[in-house]
Amino acid sequence: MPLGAESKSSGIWNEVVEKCERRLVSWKSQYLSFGGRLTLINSVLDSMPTYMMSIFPIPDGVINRLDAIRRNFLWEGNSDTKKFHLVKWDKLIGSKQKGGLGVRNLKIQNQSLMMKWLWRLASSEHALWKELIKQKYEMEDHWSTKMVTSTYGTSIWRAIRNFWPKLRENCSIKIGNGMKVSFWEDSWLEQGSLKTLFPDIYILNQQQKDIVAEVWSNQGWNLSFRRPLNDWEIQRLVDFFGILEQFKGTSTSQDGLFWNHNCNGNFSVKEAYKKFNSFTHQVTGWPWKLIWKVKIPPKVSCFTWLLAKQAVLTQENLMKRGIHLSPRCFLCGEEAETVNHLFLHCRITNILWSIFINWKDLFWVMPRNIVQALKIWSSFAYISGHKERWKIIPTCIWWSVWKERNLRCFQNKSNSIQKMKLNCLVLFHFWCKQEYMEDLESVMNALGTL
DNA sequence: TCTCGCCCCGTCGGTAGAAG
DNA sequence: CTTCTACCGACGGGGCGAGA
Repeated sequence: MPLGAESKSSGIWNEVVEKCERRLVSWKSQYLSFGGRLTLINSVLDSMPTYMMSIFPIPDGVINRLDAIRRNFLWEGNSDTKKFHLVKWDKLIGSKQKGGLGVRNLKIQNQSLMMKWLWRLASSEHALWKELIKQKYEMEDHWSTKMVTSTYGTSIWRAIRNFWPKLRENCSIKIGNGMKVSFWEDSWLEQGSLKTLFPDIYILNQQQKDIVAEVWSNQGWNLSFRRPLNDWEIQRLVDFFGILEQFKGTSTSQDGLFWNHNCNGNFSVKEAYKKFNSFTHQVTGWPWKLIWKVKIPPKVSCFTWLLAKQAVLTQENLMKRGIHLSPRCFLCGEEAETVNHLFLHCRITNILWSIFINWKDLFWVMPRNIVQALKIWSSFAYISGHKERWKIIPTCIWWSVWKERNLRCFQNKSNSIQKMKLNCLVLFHFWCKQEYMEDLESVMNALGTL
């Protein structure tokens, strides 16, 4: 690790970038599905810069380079030619729950990793590196060093220290024995520091520098004032003690920082990442479980995700991108091929839907779009004997429709409607058998369990 | 060790262009 | 149309050398 190097220069990151590129070369030599590539990106590529990112602030330029590598690999795979990038990169970043693909946001990851040092500084005892940092930069309070102002030397700690306000916002102070916490200045109650809440009383108090342990005794608070309080100040004092009532008393454990965003109060990089990444594209009602938690192959999950984003390359989407082929739907040949038509409203597709709808005598009105279709379909799961199997039906229909459509589009062949129905059922049977390791001898057996 | 000021490099916003 | 990339010019943070 190049500790002495200029941490701002992008040169020290070249090695990381090249490592990623080398890794890609071997992956590119084999055929991988979109889902496979996504898995590789999420599990391997994302973690390659972690080591460097845990110390150095990653320059935006490097993030851009790494993003470009990941982006191109995801969408273009092993092909040499350019391909469509169907969804904007920003929208892939972010958890699957919120409509992304779970690709890591390197900037946020970097922040979270660097905050870990601040957390350790505040909560660890007697670590050698902590003593070193304490000596060099001096502590501002019990929790962090002073701001780094000097301009000479490397700026590693400066960069880390810059995140302190952000970390502090998301932490509270948990009083143990009260030895570290300043009564007036630290904000150890929910509302903030007492000094800012009650400046008038602060001025009158004689223990302005005292720690909590000095002001508190088992009998209660020992506060002494410079002069007797006036009548009009009494009400303020009542409020003041009202707020202090939250305090449950001291204990024998050490005072510590408490991370606000999980139950045990321990900071973790993962939790921090989750917290700080949450602002990106809040999507309410995104049916992520119906896309990612159903028992289907990952590549099909990805396909369903694309469908739900309305981003699959149908004729309509091709036209939007300036490529004009036949605008007609390949299945029925009647209407324009939009995502919603091809997968929901086309009369050929409807034949596939009705296999399952008729099987259960379902009263079904085709929803307007994919997301609604997923949701409404799963709301009927209760009528099925096997809820998990029920939920894979829409994706099963869509996947077989898409395969048929591509057969007609690219190979100029077509299957009869009977054959399509059969293919769809066989696929359904196959997925059931794959995922549940059950003996399902025939397609009819699989259907029978619904 | 510290301050000052210059200047380099990286970032940002805007724009144009390419590509599937 | 959508996304990505390259380019330009403005700008400012901070690295670094000079000087104390």
